Amino acid sequence: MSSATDVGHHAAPCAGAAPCQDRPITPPDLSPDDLARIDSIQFPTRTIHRGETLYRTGDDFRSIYIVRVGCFKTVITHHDDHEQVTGFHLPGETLGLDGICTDRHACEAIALEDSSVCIVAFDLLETLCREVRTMQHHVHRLLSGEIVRESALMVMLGTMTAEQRVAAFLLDLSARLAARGYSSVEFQLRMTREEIGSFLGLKLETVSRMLSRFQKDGLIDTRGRQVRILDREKLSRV
Amino acid sequence: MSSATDVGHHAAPCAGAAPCQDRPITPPDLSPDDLARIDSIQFPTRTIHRGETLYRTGDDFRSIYIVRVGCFKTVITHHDDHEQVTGFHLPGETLGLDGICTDRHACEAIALEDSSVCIVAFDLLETLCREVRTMQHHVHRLLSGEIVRESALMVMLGTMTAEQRVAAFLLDLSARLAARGYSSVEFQLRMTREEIGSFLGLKLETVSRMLSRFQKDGLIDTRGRQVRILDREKLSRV
DNA sequence: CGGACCTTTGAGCTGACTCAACTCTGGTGG
DNA sequence: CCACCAGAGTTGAGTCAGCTCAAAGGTCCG
Repeated sequence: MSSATDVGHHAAPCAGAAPCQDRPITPPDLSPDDLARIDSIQFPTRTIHRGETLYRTGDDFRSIYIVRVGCFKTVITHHDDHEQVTGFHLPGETLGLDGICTDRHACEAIALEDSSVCIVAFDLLETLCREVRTMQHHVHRLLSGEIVRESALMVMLGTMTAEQRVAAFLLDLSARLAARGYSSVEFQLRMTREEIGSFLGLKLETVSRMLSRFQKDGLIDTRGRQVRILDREKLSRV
Repeated sequence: MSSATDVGHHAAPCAGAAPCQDRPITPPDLSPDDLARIDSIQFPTRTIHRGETLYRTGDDFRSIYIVRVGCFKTVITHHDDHEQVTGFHLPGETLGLDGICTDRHACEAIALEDSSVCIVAFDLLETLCREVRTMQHHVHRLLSGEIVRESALMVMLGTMTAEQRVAAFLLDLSARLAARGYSSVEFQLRMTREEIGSFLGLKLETVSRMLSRFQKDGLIDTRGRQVRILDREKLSRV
């Protein structure tokens, strides 16, 4: 298992963690033949430094990306200046699915720390999906999963209080880190309070106040961007 | 073109309107061979009366549905009782994509008026997508389009005032009706103020107040659920 | 060690909510 | 044909969660 320090930097997935390095989008339960077929493909990678963008709104859509290392935010720009964060993307997660429908990216993806992605050319992926049924279904699940996740977010934005949103945000992050082999208890936020607020439909001061409240009530321990979850039970019942 | 009365009841799409009846999910630009292949399939239909459900949360996922006639809402049930509307679905639009990722439906679809859907068995669709490349891409676009639409909704819920949300809701509905060959100027809301509010993250009183305000300011003309858009320009600049 | 950026905390304000009363509409039955 | 009723919609008055504005720490990095 990773040490707390490593985990905080998203640098060391557990041994045996989910696909990432060389098999970015391999579905589970693949037949040996199909596995060989997919393993034979070399997916290129790309490094994006903190603050740099992976793609911008309106860019031609050619490929989707799997985060290997690091962390991204996706942002929609409104009326020229005002921008809203629509998601955060951790290692193992997918970026760029929004581009399929119009052949142009509908948002901008920005690295929150020095990061690396695996590039999956979309026409190659479509070919693969026509040849390998398991792969096809895997991609359909991926897309559908994104839809379900966004529906859940809409419910959050539509019904929850500021306190509930921040709690839900921490728990969601924790669960996603756990799914990728990182610690679900202690981690480092890679985003600012303002970015969290933008994502949750809150102002940065409100996010800060809620974190302070959780701290005071003994639900979490925070020091800047370092977060330790002390009472998951209470946090989920906020 | 349809008369205003017909339009109000969603009963008469224009001649030449988007696919609906016998070719529920036919992509554009299909080769004659592929068109013949897809045309040979008989998709079953199903009638759902007002207030009845097409599928419920947790139901086995077998197929997706294309609305032929009528109107649906999709609802997520939270903590047993509290429920939130996650979307409205007009003729020609798709229902059930949320079920792919877990093989179970993640929400409930309820008819807002007597309606009819076309049933597309998902394994058949996947087979078709493996055989017909154009169809495959069409389905990918469909899924991606849903993701983009939901992102836009998240931005709305995260940043807009009550007034802006209601205005955006009316304009969105208008545009979608237009896309299916109905009037974009005058139409009948099939949902209650409460359902609109649930969808927009507002209370029914607030929705009602905003509609009254638009009426007073001469942006729209409403009489119960009948809506006529008088000043689209101003409405979009609210 | 200086400066830019991020974070915390306080004080007052306001848009949307809550609660409540009243009206309108469509359907039902006497 | 009208009376009635239940569900839907409108409108008003008061409240409060989250926003705005402001000022004081913290932290990171050159």
